[in-house]
Amino acid sequence: MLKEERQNYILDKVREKNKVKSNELAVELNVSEDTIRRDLNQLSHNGLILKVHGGALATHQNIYQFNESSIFNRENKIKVAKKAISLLQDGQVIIMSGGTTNLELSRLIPQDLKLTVYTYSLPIAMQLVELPNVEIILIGGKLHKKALVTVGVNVIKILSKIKADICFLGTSGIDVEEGITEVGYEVSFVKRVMIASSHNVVSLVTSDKLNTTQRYPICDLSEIHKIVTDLDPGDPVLSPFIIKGVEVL
Amino acid sequence: MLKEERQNYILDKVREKNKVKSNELAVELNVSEDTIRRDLNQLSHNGLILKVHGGALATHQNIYQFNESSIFNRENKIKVAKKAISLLQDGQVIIMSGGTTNLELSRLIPQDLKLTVYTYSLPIAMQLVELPNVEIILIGGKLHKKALVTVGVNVIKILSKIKADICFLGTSGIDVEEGITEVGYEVSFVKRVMIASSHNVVSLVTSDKLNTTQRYPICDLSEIHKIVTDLDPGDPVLSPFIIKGVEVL
DNA sequence: AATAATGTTGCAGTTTTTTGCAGTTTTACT
DNA sequence: AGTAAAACTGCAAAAAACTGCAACATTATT
Repeated sequence: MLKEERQNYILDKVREKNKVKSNELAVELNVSEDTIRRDLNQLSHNGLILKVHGGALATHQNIYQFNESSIFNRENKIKVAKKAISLLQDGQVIIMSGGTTNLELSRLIPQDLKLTVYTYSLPIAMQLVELPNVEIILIGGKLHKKALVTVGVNVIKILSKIKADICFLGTSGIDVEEGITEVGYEVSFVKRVMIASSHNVVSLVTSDKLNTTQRYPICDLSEIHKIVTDLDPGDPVLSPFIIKGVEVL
Repeated sequence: MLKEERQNYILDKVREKNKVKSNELAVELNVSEDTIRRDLNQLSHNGLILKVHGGALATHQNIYQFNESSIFNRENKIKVAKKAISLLQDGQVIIMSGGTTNLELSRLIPQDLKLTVYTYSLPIAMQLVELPNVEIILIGGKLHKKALVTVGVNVIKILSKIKADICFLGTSGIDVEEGITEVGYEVSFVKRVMIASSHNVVSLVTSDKLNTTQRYPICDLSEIHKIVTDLDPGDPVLSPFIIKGVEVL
């Protein structure tokens, strides 16, 4: 097995499970733990994973999945997207973050809806091109190759200047106490500005992310208006959020 | 067995298995490992595979393709692109306009070349993502759905602020008297700014566009430094351009 | 047809990369 | 604080890669 092959396997596993352990990988891949550690160090050095004692964690939730079949948890993301569509109305100005849930959302927007969408995600922009009545504003900047989103001060600058009706926030961690949290440092900045620029903040979140916390805080629960999940709004897991005053779809 | 035959075999195997090992190929093809290595290096240099220690992996290069077969005059565009590659050097800052010739060019950039590329074309940005050593600056703006390029004042503003080593200008009309002309109104503005921001202006043009004129003028022949065509530089069609002082590749 | 120019291949010698191991240090947890 | 797992360091062996070179094949040129 080639080194790169092994590292790709590790990346896949990190993407799917959000964490890996060195000792397990050593057995799975039939190499010594030292080799695994070296792999993890290299991947970590390239910013692809976050190395921790005993293994590694995912860094970017936003790795764009090229082949649809490999989108993690896709069915649930589609459920979320379908519900979110109902919030859209003709003439609105929308901000969409990156991530595969928002990608599914953009796939499901009806052909006749007239919208203006701001996004910094290339896959989402490409998807929206299919819609004749959507005006797409692509926010420019340095391109992050893994996530296929632009980053940097320019993104912040543009977002802070606009005023949107709705902001659809792909969410990597949400918790009743901690609020919304994010894996990536740069993305966390961008998301805070998105929130500040929008009348209505909608968190798109699959149920596996409920009550999880990531490294970088984005905002308190009180700053978001709606949560859209794949669960039934009456599900007991969601009641603490409802009590806090967030509308659940 | 011919070299090309052998390399095609390697490409087929990479496509099928997603990886190949040098030692295995040497046995299968009955040549020395050195020969296999040379093959892998050449294929890798053309961006067809990703060479790694011990063998090679498939590139996910065709993630985004403009229906390749539908590219008009593709063979000639590839010829142009191959010549243009020779102008690139490590460390340069490049501006690339849109268009399929520039798309072919971005497909052919070697994996090890270190560049900073400014572009306002989504397909080109997506293609460049495959190159680990290229920093991509995507210029944002309102997205033009047919051409998949961003347009508007913001594009002009950003381009006018930078200083590039080379500007690769996809060209829709070039004529000894009229200079370079363009079909689209908005794009013509952008291209004028691109030219002003670059030390070296290179016009990429397939032979069918030579001595044709479009609606919107962009610049005089004296403002461009090089023309890259699919023809032999000694071709009589090109001599009027050479007389005018433009270098022809 | 002869010859020159160019391209291809294998080999020997050297350098680089990868990997596992032993010994030591650091970290996490009770 | 004590303990066990994990991480780091340096080292050595094996595999792979690179370099220059010579032999051979192919193509172009006179």
